[in-house]
Amino acid sequence: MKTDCELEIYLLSVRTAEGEFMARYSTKGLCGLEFPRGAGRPVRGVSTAKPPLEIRRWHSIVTEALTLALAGKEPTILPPLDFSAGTAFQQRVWRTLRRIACGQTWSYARVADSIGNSKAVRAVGGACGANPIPVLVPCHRVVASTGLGGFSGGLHWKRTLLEREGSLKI
DNA sequence: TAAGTGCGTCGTT
DNA sequence: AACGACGCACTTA
Repeated sequence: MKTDCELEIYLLSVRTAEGEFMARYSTKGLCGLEFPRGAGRPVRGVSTAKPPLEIRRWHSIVTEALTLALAGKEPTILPPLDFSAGTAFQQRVWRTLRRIACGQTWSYARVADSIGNSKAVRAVGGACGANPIPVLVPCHRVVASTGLGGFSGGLHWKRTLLEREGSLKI
């Protein structure tokens, strides 16, 4: 028996030089992207049904975009992003992240300023950590005033991505 | 300088 | 009520 949640969600893999990412789609757009899994953690709940045409189109766009992003380049287009699972605050943060250009980094404080809540610095960190679409929604471009800061997907990803974008000296 | 500590702040669980 | 992907002021060495 499928849950209500699974019904409208498609989980499709994106093969890259870095491994197999998993992209989640709702009827509204891309709603999740997962870093490649370790061998011990197989992906569960992959739907066997062929996705609707619209989602297949989104997926080809995502595949191209992810390839570019992993090469340190800015994807030209993205499919619609479905942020609806986030709180209002998180959505505000995630939207702001998209304004950070490739090759730039912002501090958590700057993101907080930018959403008009300069004191919510730490909460911004929380929202970044909850970003459901890493890489394409560039939470890795937000760094601490003292250095890199953290990264939920594993700090090595943050380093790698920033290095490829030229934001970090190797 | 560099490294370490304490505390304010705010959204989330 | 407790916890962070923070920032800043303020010690120490």
